Order: sequence, then C-alpha cells, then structure tokens
Amino acid sequence: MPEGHTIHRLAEDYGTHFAARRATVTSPQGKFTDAAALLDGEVLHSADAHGKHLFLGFRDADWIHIHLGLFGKVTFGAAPAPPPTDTVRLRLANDTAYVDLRGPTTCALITDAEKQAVQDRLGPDPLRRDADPDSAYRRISRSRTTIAALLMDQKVIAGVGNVYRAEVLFRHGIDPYRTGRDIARAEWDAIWADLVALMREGVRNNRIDTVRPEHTPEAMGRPPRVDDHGGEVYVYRRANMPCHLCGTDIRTAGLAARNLFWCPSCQRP
DNA sequence: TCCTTATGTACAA
DNA sequence: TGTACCTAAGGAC
Repeated sequence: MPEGHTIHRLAEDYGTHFAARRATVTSPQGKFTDAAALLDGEVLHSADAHGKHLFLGFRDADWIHIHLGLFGKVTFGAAPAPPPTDTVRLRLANDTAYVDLRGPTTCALITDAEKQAVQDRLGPDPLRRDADPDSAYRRISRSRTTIAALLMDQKVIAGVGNVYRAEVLFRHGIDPYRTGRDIARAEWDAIWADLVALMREGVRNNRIDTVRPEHTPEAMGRPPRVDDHGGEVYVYRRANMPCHLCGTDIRTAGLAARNLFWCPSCQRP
C-alpha cells in the first residue's frame, strides 16, 4: 500500500539484497512466467524508482516495470525461501535472500525506450535528484483544478499519494479546495521543500510520519496516539476526530474517488 | 463466511 | 463519474 517513499525504499532494498548477483526469477502465480524464464539466472544491475513506479534492470536494456497499485505488496526474507503461495507474481531468490511480489497493478518486461516513455509521462518526483519543482508549478499555477486533486495527479508531481496529500496541505494550512491558480509561488516552494523532507524521512523509516516534534502527544501533554496505518499523522483517516492543534472535528469528503481529510479550522479557504 | 476497506490507476461513457 | 482490476485484513454475522 504504497506512496512514493515505499517505492524508493523498495528500490534500495532490491539493490541491497540482489544487485550484482545471479538470481533465480520465477512467477509462481503464472502471470509473469514467460518473462521470468527469460531473466532466470541473470544479474540485477540496477533498481530505479520514479514516483510510484519501480524498475528492475537486467541485461542490456531489459527492465521489469512494477507498479503496486492499491494492493500490491513486496516481502523480503532470508534464504532458504519457503514454498511460494499461489498469489506470488514474481519471486527473486539467491543464496542469502528472497523477495516476493504480490498483487501488483503492473509487472511487465519492458525496454529502455518504454521505461523512458513511462518516466516522460510523470511529473517531478521529490525523491529524485533530477526533479524540477518549477515544471510542477507551471502546471499548478495555470490550473482551475483543486490543489488536492493536482497533488494526486502523477503527471503534475510523482510519488505523492493520499496520505502525503492530506498531511502536507494540513502542515501548510491550505484548504484542499483552493485551485492551483490560487497557490502562490512561495506556498508551492514551501510545499515542495516539505515533501522532499517528509518523503526522505519516509524512505528512511519505511513509514509516513508528519507530526512536528512540538505537536507530538508527549510535547502537548496528552495521552499517546496510535494511528492504525503505522505512522503519526495530523488528519489522514481521522474523520470526526478532534484536530490535534485546535480540537475541531476533522472533516472528510470524496474527491476524485478518494477520501480527502482536512481540518476546516486550520485550513481555511 | 461474507462484506467492507485500503497509502492506485486506467478506461468507458 | 463510474467501474474494473489486483490482495489481505478486520469486522459483522
């Protein structure tokens, strides 16, 4: 259940456990069998992430293109690998480790050119060194779409999902229904810088934490919180619960088929 | 055992 | 805007 930080972390972990060594490549589930057979026994030479897309490089110009979608999961383990369950789309295994991929939206063998085409369709990724936040602002500043929808549009900015969207808008006191054209350059610069920092920390910790140190329950003299998705957040999935800062009930609404969360008091129009 | 839900995207109408 | 797709967990029966 990934946002961009998960994918970048996976790229690192695939590299750590499988780069520069021969791996067996299989598709126990059967939906990737032909491509797995082509790569079986080959060497993983690189693992690249752009937004929520993961690319595993083999041979000269072959890439496994993985997109986890909403349900995809990757699990690493130490060798010897246990018998795979029948939902494992892709397994890599070597002498020391194995990794299973389940439920991805995409798992396909593609060429260099096809990889480039995927990346060309994506906006800048706060986790990539080559990211250009100006190109995102050019689209945002011309758009009558809400900033909440724009942040989820991977052509505008790549890697932000429903959690980072809700949390970064809260952290900057921005009403999610403001339009892109209404977002000032300075506001965008602050959002981008914040996303870079938050998502880097997300890669490091493999979870999303967005609550500033001065707003933790300990710092505010309140009982500890447990958010059921693993991280510490202000508004995500906290509908009808009191805002940590002002006590107003967090609101929720559907927006582009997703659940949006915000504090109507801290994030005024 | 069934139903709902989920950090996503693509395509049809 | 609705629907389809992929999986697993949790809660209602």
